[in-house]
Formats: sequence, C-alpha cells, structure tokens
Amino acid sequence: MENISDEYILDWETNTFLQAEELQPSYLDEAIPTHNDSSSQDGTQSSLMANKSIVSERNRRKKLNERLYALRSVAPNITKMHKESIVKDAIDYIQKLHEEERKIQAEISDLESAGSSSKSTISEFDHEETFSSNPKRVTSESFYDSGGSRSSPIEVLEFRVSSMGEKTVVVSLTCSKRSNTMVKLCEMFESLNLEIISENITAFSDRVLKTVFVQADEKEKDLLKIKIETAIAALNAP
Amino acid sequence: MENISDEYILDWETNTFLQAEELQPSYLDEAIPTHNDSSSQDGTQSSLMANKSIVSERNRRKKLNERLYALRSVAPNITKMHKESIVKDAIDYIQKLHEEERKIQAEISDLESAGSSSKSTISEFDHEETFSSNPKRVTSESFYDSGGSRSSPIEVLEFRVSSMGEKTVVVSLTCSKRSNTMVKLCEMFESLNLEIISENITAFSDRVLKTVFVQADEKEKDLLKIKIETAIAALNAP
DNA sequence: AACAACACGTGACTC
DNA sequence: TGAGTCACGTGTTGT
Repeated sequence: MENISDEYILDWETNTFLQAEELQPSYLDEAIPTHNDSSSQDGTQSSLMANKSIVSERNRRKKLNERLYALRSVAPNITKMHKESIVKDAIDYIQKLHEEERKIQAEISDLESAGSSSKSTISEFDHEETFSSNPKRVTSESFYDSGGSRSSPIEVLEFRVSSMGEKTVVVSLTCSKRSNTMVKLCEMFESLNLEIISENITAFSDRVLKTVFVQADEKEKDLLKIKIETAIAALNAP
Repeated sequence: MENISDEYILDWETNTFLQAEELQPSYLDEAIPTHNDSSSQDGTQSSLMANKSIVSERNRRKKLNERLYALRSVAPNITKMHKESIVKDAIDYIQKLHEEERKIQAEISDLESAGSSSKSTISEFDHEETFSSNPKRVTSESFYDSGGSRSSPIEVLEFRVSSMGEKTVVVSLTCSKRSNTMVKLCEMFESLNLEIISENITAFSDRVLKTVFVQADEKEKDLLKIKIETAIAALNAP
C-alpha cells in the first residue's frame, strides 16, 4: 500500500534534514507499481524496462535536490527554503559578490596608480586573466597608502573643446580606463543638462574616449569647457 | 497589450535568423485536457478547480526554470545547460569567489595594518556570516546600491549577438533613449563581468546604440545572449 | 536502439 | 478550504 519508502522526503519544510543517502542506488527496495501480479506472462519489458526509467528519473530528481541544497549552504542569504527562493538568493548573493569584487578591484587599481601619468601607449594585448581567476595585484611597491581611497578617479589624458559650424560644439575627452569610468562619464555629462545632439563613448585597451556634440554657439565654448572641467574635478575630489 | 510582467523572454526570442538549433521546447499546450466536456452535471470541480491547480503548477515550474536560467546568467562558469550542471557551476563559482574574497581581504588587512594589535581572528572558517554586515573598509562614497533611481525602463528595439571569427562575439543593442539609458547600459554590461575587448555606445536622435566586442567563443554565444536578456529584464522589473 | 534530460498532470501534504 | 510546494510516474524528445 505504501510506496513512499524513501527516507529523504519531506523535510524541505521544517528542515533539519537528517539526510540519509547513499550512492549507487542499484536496486532499492520498493516494488515499483508496474501493476502487481508477479511473474505473470511477458515479464520482459513491462517490469525491467519500465522501472529502470523510473528509478533513473528518481535519481535525477534526488541529485538535483541535493545540489540545490548544497547551493543554499554556500549562500548565507538564507530566507526561505523553497526551491525557487534558494535559486533567487543564490543569484542575489552572487551579484553582491560581484559588486564587492568590483569595488575592491577599483581600490587596488586606485592604490597602484600612485605613480606619474606617463603618456606611453601601452598596447598590451594579452587578456588572459582579466578577472576572476587570479586577482594578482602587483608586488606591493606602493606604500603610499594613508589618506582615503575612494573609487578610482577619472584620469584625463586629453580634453578638447572645439567649434564646428555655427551652432555646434564638439567635446572630446580621453581618459584611462578604470573600473567605473564609462558609467561616471555618462553620469557626469547627463548631470550637466546640455543640449546634446549626439554622444559617443568607446572603450578600447586601456582608454576610454568620449565624444559629444553639443548644441551651443561659439560664445559658450569656453564656458562649457570650464563646466566640464569642474564637473570632473568635483567627481574626483569629494 | 502589456505583457511585461511575465513572458519577457519570449519577446526577443524570435529573431536571429542565423542561429538554428537549440531545442527550447514548445510553448504552452493550451487547452487543458479536462477530459469529458459537458453532459456530466456538476460543473463544480471538473473544470474550474481541476485545471486551476494544473495551470498553477505549470507556472511554478516555469518560474523556477527562469530562475535557474538567471542563475546561470550570473555565473560565468558555464559548461553545460543541464539543470544540475547549472546549480553545480553556481556552487563552484560561489566557492571560488569566497576564496578570492578571503585572499584579498587577507592581503589588504596585511598590507595596511602594519603593527597595531589586531584581533584578527575574524574569519578563519566562519562560513555563516562572513560579510553580510561586512566590516571591511567601505569605500567612502559610491552609495548608489539599491533602491531609488526608479526611472524609465530600457526599451530594446533591436538586439543581436553574432560571432566574429573564432574568439570574438559582437553584441549590438539598440534602445530608445530615455533619461538614464546610457548609464544603465554601461552599468549593466559592467556588472556582467565579461571579457570586453572593446565597447562603444552612441546616442543620436532618440536612439542609443551599444556595441560590445567580447572575448568568447562561439559556444558561449547563446549563453551570452541569455545572460544579457536576463540582465535587462532584471533591470526593468525589480 | 537504449539513454539522458525534460515538462507534464496528479495525489499528498502543509500553512 | 484553498493556495502553496513537493515528489512521483509517465510520455516525449533530442543524442
């Protein structure tokens, strides 16, 4: 009458799983209800083939559940025990870790940018370990710690404001590529509330280049330049 | 008219003429076979209550699967598409991040606390709450963590992921230009932790076009696509 | 063919 | 009593 025999069941709720587990489930007890009637005619497929897939499927499910439980055990985010929540929490947790990672990386790259800003084009192309596998961190040669370290500043390499025709001013700005440079530049320009005709930002190698076409006449050119300069400065120094 | 709440995956599932494969099983079957139709008096259970639980359960499954996909989208560990592998990879990835975290933290605290007596018995093996509260040296600013900033959603007008050579995948994405679109797009791509070779974003008229060259082989193409899709969806719907 | 992965509908169960 | 979640056995589908 009962066929539930497996022991692991129900403890997703209330938990405190007392797990019982063994691999290689070659044969578990339990008569799989392929219709009773032992040793009836044509026992060939009806029994063997049928319940082999049953036990196979059973194992698949069990394994996935174990994995899910293991997933929850590495994510200290615990809320609910429902499968869906487990995955959700894991996602949130990973994203949190990502953000942490980014912050720390920004800090490090900020720390090691203590040297002068040489304008040598580096052109180093090997992207072997951009992230993730080994955060390396060069040998500590920079002991200029002290002070506060905030998210990496914007290092301007080139900055030009020129006129184009009567009513258009072109702003072009080259920075070194740090962790949040693109985002910051976008935010910065957005905060200036300019009449932007078209803007473009591209990142390659270790550079970020931003070009903005602004609707403004020649008179406002210098003003615009100062505006942007101060915005960048304000962004770098709190 | 609005279908934002659910089903967001299907919207941009249609195009991509090149890519022919990937099963992606059929859609809803529609017409739940509630067996016999009229005749039998008592319409009480047969129809309403019976298939309400069916459709409910159907939704549960669907939701969980979406979550699993989303989980895979944040873990760049990608191997297989099978559910079990997804969870497994996620676990491995979290553990890797944990280890990295610990290493870096050790380095930092080693580097900057040269001398003072520290109670550094913090986290030898304290799985549980390693940094839910997270002491760490919080970077002073960058305080746009969550909440707020509820601005217009990202409206995708075109989205394409194509391969270019062996090891490069090109992502191109066109959106309508809203208040924060550029910033959000930049943030979104940054949060994915891709190996970006070069990226470009340009705004003109009422469009924003972003192009990203990612280091990835052909296999990861579809995965990458889903990753971005889910990131956008997650960005639009809280 | 036999296998692995999946979605489905359904009974059992808890809150 | 009704809305949630779960495990189960089964049918289908790519490899």
